[in-house]
Amino acid sequence: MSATTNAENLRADSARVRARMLAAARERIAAGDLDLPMNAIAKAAGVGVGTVYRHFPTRQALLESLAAQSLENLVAVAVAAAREPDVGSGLAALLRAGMRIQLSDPALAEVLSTIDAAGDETADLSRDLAAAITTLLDRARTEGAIRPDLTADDLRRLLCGLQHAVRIGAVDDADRYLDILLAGLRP
Amino acid sequence: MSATTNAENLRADSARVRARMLAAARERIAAGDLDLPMNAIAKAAGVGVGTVYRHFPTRQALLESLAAQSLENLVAVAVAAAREPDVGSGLAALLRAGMRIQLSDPALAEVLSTIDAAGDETADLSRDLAAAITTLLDRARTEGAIRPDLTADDLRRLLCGLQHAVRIGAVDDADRYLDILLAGLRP
DNA sequence: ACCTGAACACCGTTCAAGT
DNA sequence: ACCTGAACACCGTTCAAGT
Repeated sequence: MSATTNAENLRADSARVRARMLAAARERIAAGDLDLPMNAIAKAAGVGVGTVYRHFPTRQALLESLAAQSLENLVAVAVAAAREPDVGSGLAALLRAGMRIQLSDPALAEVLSTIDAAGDETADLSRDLAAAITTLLDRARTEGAIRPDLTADDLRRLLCGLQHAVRIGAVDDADRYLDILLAGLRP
Repeated sequence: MSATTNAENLRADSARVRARMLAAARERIAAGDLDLPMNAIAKAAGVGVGTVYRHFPTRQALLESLAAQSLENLVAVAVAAAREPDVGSGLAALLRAGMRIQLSDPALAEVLSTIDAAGDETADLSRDLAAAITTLLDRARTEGAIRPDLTADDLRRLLCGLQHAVRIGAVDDADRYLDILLAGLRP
């Protein structure tokens, strides 16, 4: 077999191993544990602990990989919201989706709250998210639909905060709390 | 010396040791670390690790002891706010103080967010806090100053959430965010 | 009674040795 | 090149032995 084939095999194997580690981490998170012990993940994925470190040099890197899909979903929602003809509906839809996705993926909730410490790929997505939100807020500001001083970063942080308020109690208060935030954002 | 004197000496010594452990824990928190490793606290306080466990059976118990003073301050503010003639001023003062005290004491921020898991003393203070807030909200509701469905627990959680929103970014956004929440609470 | 700290289990992290 | 897992440091927690 050629060198190329070998490299591809290695990459395929590496991808499989990576998927196994992420699955093991997700299992722990689903069980309510955001601890992500590297040794335990290695054992559950059937690899040496050094392999976990090779793929995910830090706990933050692992978290970001776990949250990547959810973050992409959120970016897509924000882009769509920025294009929504009714800017008020767009803003409401964005906040609702941001809450829903964070509640369904605790890794995203943590990544979204610590986005300043993000690696390259997460930082890229974060920029896309901020750009879409800025577009939406600019439109809303022009229409007089929101406080003039509100930035994309404000909206992200307030959404993270609201998620925290929901999470420390009953999840079915989410809609009421979103309503309170939306009302508070008006000028 | 009498048995009473001995008991008093023991108590005085115990209190001194307790204070030393709390001071050691506070030093770590002040250094930005909410980890509170029991072994490290024992070493810093010059006691055996078993003594730390005797005084604080769980990390939660230690956190609550660290936050007790701050929580008492918050309760006092809430009681005063409930008596404030201008109910709007009372509500604003309570939220501002809740934010300020949480920001100055990360242990309180965590205890306030996990108040359901509280021990007896913290639970007592929590009840006092809830009672004072309920009094304030009842008055505000009668005057039509707030949404009718808002409970004391909602206010606590929203305040915890807002603290989180502030903490993950610049602290000087606190006043703007409080303004947004206050606006959102109106009917 | 209260305190000490050794002891055990476990996790983070590195790195020499294997393939 | 990539992976393994032993090794070391550290933390949580218990409990037999001391005072």
